[in-house]
Amino acid sequence: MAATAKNAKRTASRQARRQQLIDATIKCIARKGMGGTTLSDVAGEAGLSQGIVNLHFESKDKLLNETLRCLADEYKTQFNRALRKSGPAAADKLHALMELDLRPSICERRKVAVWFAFWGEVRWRPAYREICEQSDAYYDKVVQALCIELIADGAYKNLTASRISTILTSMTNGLWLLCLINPETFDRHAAMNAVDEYLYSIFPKHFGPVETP
Amino acid sequence: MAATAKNAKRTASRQARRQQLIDATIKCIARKGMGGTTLSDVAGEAGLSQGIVNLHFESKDKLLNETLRCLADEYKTQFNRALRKSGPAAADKLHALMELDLRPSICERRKVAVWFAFWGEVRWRPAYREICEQSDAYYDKVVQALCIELIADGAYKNLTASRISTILTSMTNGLWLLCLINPETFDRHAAMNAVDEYLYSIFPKHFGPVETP
DNA sequence: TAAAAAAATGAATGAGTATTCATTCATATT
DNA sequence: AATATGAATGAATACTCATTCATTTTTTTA
Repeated sequence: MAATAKNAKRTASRQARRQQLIDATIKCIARKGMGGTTLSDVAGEAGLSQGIVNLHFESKDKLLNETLRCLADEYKTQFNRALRKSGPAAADKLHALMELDLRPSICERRKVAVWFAFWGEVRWRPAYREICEQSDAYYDKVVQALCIELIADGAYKNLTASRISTILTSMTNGLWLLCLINPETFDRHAAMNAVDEYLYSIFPKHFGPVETP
Repeated sequence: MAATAKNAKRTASRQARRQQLIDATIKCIARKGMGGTTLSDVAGEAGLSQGIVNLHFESKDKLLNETLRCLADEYKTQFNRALRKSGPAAADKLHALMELDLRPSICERRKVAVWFAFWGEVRWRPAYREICEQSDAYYDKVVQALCIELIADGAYKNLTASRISTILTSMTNGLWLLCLINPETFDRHAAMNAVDEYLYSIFPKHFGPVETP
């Protein structure tokens, strides 16, 4: 019945309501920025009333913490799926991870902007830092392990897994900044080619050359 | 002429006051973040009164625009000095630029945090974007030119100057994020070694190997 | 030195915002 | 049907902060 459906929406489970508010928060930050997002905006975006955020999250700070945690979790899910769905070889997995970071669903100005909105505050919000640090540690561990495998397999000289991991992860974060600042000229494919050219130059036995422009 | 002298003196004093307020703004952002910086804070930091910012900058927005422009100019100055003071060879210059970005005076958590505070808002402040874009274009041009020279000189195959330039600048921006998020474990020297290892792996005729850890 | 102009002050203003809470309402239980 | 529960509401509260402006202080000009 129409009334039932409507009413069912009126009272949602605590978890569902929290997720709904987190989704609304992400949308608001994407639309108006961190500084421009108010609790009224969030409530309005969710189609709910004024006090709803404080009811479910106690404070704006805690809502933002949970929102960042949600973003980090979402990324981790995609990261693990990319690993799972790629070919079995270390080179396949490494390439899949790089490709993930430049995929439109991740490397899109609207989404990148939200990450930078949080990073812009990370210095003054220990909670943000802890969330990011923990995620980073995991990704670094995985990428390093893949590099170790490649270096051993190809008997490459003068390469250090931890350094390559640092470069790769820094690189993608930096590419996101380019996407944010040069939306007109930023080209996802060109960026992917740059990454591939790098992979070929350090792991020539595992990656192929990229066509020159 | 009297009129000329008068104007010169007046604008000079006005300039000095503006610079003083910009410096105070940077200090406040470094201490309290973008969201936590109020005009009272800025005035107080400068040792001046409430309304002073509006007197000299008309609005907070304009103060922040000028502050970012000042940061960008300062960096550009250091960039050009690094180029000038380095050895004459392209390899020297490229290395000097990379070294600059990881020098404590630039790559220090306090300072990096201020850059990220601005980048965090860049999506919703066209003025910020324009300032950053213009600077980036210049750096990219210089780095690309150096890469072109190195590639030609070393007759390197499968390398593209524009791609290497993209990777190098993305890399340093990404390394700054590491410095921001992992202040405990981030190690400037380790980062420099990672950069050097990269340079050696693509330009082996121009850069030497890095000692393995 | 006096008058005029400019710079600076800081109290007052008012728009905006996070948070609170008395009340309403939908649903489940008896 | 009556009652209990707790989710949701939205008006009220308390507070912050950018901006204004009448006034004071300092500097320049005549």
